[in-house]
Amino acid sequence: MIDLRRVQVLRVLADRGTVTATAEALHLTPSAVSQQIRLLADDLGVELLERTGRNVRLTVAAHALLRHADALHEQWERARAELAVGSRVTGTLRLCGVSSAVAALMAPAVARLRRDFPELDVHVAEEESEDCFTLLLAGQADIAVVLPTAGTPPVDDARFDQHVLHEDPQDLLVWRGHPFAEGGGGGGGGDVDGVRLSDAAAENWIVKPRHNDTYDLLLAACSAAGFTPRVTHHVKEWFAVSALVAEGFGVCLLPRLVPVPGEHPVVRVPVRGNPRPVRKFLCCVRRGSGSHPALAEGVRALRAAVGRLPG
Amino acid sequence: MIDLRRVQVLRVLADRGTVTATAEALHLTPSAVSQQIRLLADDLGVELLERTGRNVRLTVAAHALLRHADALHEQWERARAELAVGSRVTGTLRLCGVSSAVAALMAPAVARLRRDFPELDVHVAEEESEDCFTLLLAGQADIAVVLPTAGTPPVDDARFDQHVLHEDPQDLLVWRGHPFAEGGGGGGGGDVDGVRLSDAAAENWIVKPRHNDTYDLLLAACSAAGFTPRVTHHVKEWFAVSALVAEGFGVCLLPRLVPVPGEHPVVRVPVRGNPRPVRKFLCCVRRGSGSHPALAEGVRALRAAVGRLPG
DNA sequence: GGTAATTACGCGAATCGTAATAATG
DNA sequence: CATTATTACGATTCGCGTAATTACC
Repeated sequence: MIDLRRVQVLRVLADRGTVTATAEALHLTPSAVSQQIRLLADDLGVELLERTGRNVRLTVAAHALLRHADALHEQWERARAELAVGSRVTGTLRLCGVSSAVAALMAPAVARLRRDFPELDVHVAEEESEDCFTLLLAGQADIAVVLPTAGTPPVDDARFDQHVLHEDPQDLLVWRGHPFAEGGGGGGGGDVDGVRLSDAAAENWIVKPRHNDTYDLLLAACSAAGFTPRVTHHVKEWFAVSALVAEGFGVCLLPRLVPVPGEHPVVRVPVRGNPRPVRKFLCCVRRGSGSHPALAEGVRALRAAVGRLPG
Repeated sequence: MIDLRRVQVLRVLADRGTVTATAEALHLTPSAVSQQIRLLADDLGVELLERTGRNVRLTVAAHALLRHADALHEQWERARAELAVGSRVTGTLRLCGVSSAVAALMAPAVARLRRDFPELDVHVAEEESEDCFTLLLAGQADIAVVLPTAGTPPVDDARFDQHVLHEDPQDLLVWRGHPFAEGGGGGGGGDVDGVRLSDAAAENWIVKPRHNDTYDLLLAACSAAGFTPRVTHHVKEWFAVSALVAEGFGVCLLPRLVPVPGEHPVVRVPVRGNPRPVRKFLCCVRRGSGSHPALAEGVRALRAAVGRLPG
């Protein structure tokens, strides 16, 4: 009869690309995934996969099926949400997000949720943005707070609802004693209202490695400001970045949400200019699920956490 | 995760009204039905059934779920149909219908289908109109040819697509020698163009028992013609009806699709007037499934059978 | 040789049926 | 007392995992 569980496997397969990765995402073995897809294909009487090299590729029939699957899942989510409206907020709510979102937004949001809805048990997982969408798709997470990248779905993807949760401005992090750090009516270029990025064109830059959203953000911002930064150090962890800045090896762009250890003699200097370098946190749910009470309260708590941010 | 099989059980339960009847329709035991509904309710976190006497009644939440279920199933049927378009007509096609539809329409239609599409194996089942819809709903039949009654769903029911396949006129069946049987320019009320029903107001009527579509049809037609028929005999089978007519015990309204044994000395006289008494055969499928190649060919074959009817 | 996908087969869990229980008309 | 629904428990089926096979890079 009607069995959407198998369609769900195909859906994740379309997201991940390989049977092995799909099995991983669904906590299954490649064998199970292969069998489910085969049974679905037999049931529908069409081929869904064709081998290409040692991988598989979805047929046009599979893609046609997926278009319908998106609509079906949306409808299903709406049904679930509508049924739950009015009843008490209970059950399980699973959040996932990138590290800075977990630390700065989810932690306080979850604290609030646990206080306001003791019957709701909330789970949090830190994952990369791309993986967050896979978790949503696989039904293993309900709300994701991510940063849009080339690997994340477009805003109008039929599988998700995405909206901007927070715009996180980037500060210029300099060592204590740096000209920019002398705020107020001081001499150099420093200013309480911030410095222009172009004023820092001559600095040495410390960055997180490539394929990191802040790396791309720096390049884009500097490009808009009319220069290419001289990148001298690549470091993975923010506390290591700020340590290097403290020692005067260079400056960096630091998201305001990211805290710096108190013992590091560094100064945050706001960046002004147009466009100001910001990274936008997106709040994402499976399309249609947003009106579910538990999810709605989760999103509300995240918004409240944004509202209670300092500054 | 997503499991529409349980929703399907609820759907049939809504159609049949009791757990026992649902189990019957799905070829299950009441135990299985009860358990599936319970699991579904637990999964959704809402009550779906409440006991009323020794039966059950669907809650408002259950009805809300069913509204979505109708849309989900339509979408699913559309997906299945779209995927099958273009590929060869194969698989299984299950027809059901009332007896006269089976005899006069389905038999020739199936013959044609078996000739044109040898890969398609076609099954036929004779069922009452109400049961035909249950078969469609339960996924145990694909096309139904029925007569609309008080117990069948309204035309705009979201679960089905219904359209008029054939209008079956009713003839007046009289014994040989009856005044109406003297066609041409004869004496009484007889006429090649038929007689008015009101001309037969004084006759004795033989009918199939109450709760039969032809019984209701007769009463409605006579009411429109301005009289109430004097019903003298109730008989179940048409051949027995015509036998009584042949013996001169009375007349009857006989659907043109129903054949009479050749040895019975009776005459069919067309009925004219406005509105002419006709019964309308409906061709019904699950909503959204109509564009599936096998179903489309089935419907086409039925239409062809209608076109090849005598007269 | 390492990786990806698909089989073949044995095991475990989900689901169904039987039987007993409760409640209604 | 017959009918309807639910629960408990044993049985069957379906689906997953392990392992072997094939194909590809």
